[in-house]
Amino acid sequence: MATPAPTRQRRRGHDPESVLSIAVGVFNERGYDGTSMEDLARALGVTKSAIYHHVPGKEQLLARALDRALDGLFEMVADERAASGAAIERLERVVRQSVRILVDRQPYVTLLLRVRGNSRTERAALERRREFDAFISHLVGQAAAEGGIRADLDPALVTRLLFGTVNSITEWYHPSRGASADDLADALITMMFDGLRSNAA
Amino acid sequence: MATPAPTRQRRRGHDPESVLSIAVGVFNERGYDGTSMEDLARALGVTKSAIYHHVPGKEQLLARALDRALDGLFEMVADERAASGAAIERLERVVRQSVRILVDRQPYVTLLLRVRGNSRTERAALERRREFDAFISHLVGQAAAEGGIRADLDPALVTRLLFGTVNSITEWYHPSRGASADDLADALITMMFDGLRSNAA
DNA sequence: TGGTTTACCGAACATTCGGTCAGTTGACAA
DNA sequence: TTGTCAACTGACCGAATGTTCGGTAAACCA
Repeated sequence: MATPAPTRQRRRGHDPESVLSIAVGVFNERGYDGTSMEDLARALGVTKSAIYHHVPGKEQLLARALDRALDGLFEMVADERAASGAAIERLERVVRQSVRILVDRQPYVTLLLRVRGNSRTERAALERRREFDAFISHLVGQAAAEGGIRADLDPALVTRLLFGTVNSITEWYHPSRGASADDLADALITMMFDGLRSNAA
Repeated sequence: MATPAPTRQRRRGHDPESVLSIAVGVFNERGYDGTSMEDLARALGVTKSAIYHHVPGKEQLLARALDRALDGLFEMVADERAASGAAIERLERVVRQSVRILVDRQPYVTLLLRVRGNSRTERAALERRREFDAFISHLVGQAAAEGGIRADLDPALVTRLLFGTVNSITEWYHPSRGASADDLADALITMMFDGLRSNAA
C-alpha cells in the first residue's frame, strides 16, 4: 500500500460532476430558464457563490449537459454509418440504440429536447440536433425507397412520428421503476413497426 | 343603417384577444420563463406598460392560454363518455379527435405540454391534464381487456407511447404548410394501429 | 364644442437575477 | 506544529425582472 487509492474520500463536498448532475435534475424539474442559481444552491446544500468554485456559470452547466446528450447520439451515428443491410433493419437498430441512449442519459437528453434556442449555447445544440435528424430522415427515406415501409405513408411524416414517440419517453420514464431499456425498446418497436392492433380482432 | 356594425374598426390597437394570441406565440418560441414582458411588448409593437391595459399580468396570460387547450380536450371527453361501441374503435376516434384539437389549438396545446408546475397556475393545469390522461388510460385498458390490443403489449405503455406520439406533433406541425388535420390523423392511426412496416417485405 | 373613453407612454418601483470577491474553515502533508 | 489548499461563506454589484401610476393624445358621443 505504497499509494492509497487515488480516489479516496476527498473531504466531503462537491466537484464539477456532482454539481452538473444535480443541476441537470433541477433544470428538468423547473425548466432551465425557470431555475435560478439560488435554486441550484439550495439543491446542492451550499450557497450560490460556492457553485462558482466548481463551474464557470449557469450557461456552461447547460452546455456541458447538452454535449453529453449529443455526444451519445453522434457516437451511434458514427457506428451506424458504417453498417450495411436492409435500411428497414438498420432503422430498427437505430431506434433501439436511440432508446438505449435516451434511457442511459435520460436527464441530459430530456434537457436537450426542451432547448428553444434562446442563447448561442442553445442554438449550437439545436444545430447539432438538426444534423442528427437529417441522418434519421435519410435512413427512413432509404427504407421507404427499398419498399420496407408501407407505401401509403409519407417518409417525412414517419420520421417525425417515429422519433416523436422515441423522444416522448423522456416525459415519463424513470429508470428505477418500470421496464429496462431493452424491454422498452422491444415494445416500442413492436408497436411502431407492426402496430398495436390485435390481429385476432 | 340606424346602427353601424357593432364590431367596427375600433380605432386601431390591441384587445385582450390579440394580446393573448401574440403572447402565446412568443411563449412558444422562447418558453414561458424565457419570455420577459419586454419581449411581449416588442412583439406587440407597444411598451411594456400598455400590456397591463389589456390583461392583468403575465401569469394570467398563461392561465387563459392553458384553459383554451384544456377546455378543448375536456369537451371531447364529455362527448366521448356517452359513446358506445368497441373500446378499440372509441380509442381510434379519441386519437383522431385529439389530433384535431391539437391542430386547431396548436399554440395553446403546445404551451400546455411544456408546463412544469412552477406556479399555482401551472400546477392547476397539470392537475387537469392528469385527469385527461386518466380517461385515456382507462380507455386503453378497456381496449386491452376486450382483446383489441396485442396481448404482448402493456396497456400502460401503449397509453404513454400513443399519446407521446400524438403530443409530439406540436413540436413540428405548422398549419399553413403540410397535411390537414384529417390526413395527419389518418397517417398517425395507420402507423400506430397497424404499423409502419410494409407487408410486402 | 365639450366631455368621456380607450389606448397608450415614460418614469419609477421593489425584487430577483447571474455573477464577483475578500475572507474563513478544516482536512491533510510535512 | 505549521503551512497549504480546496471548499465554502457572506456581503455585495449592476442589470433585468414584473408591475404600478400619473399623465396624454386621439377617437368617439352628445
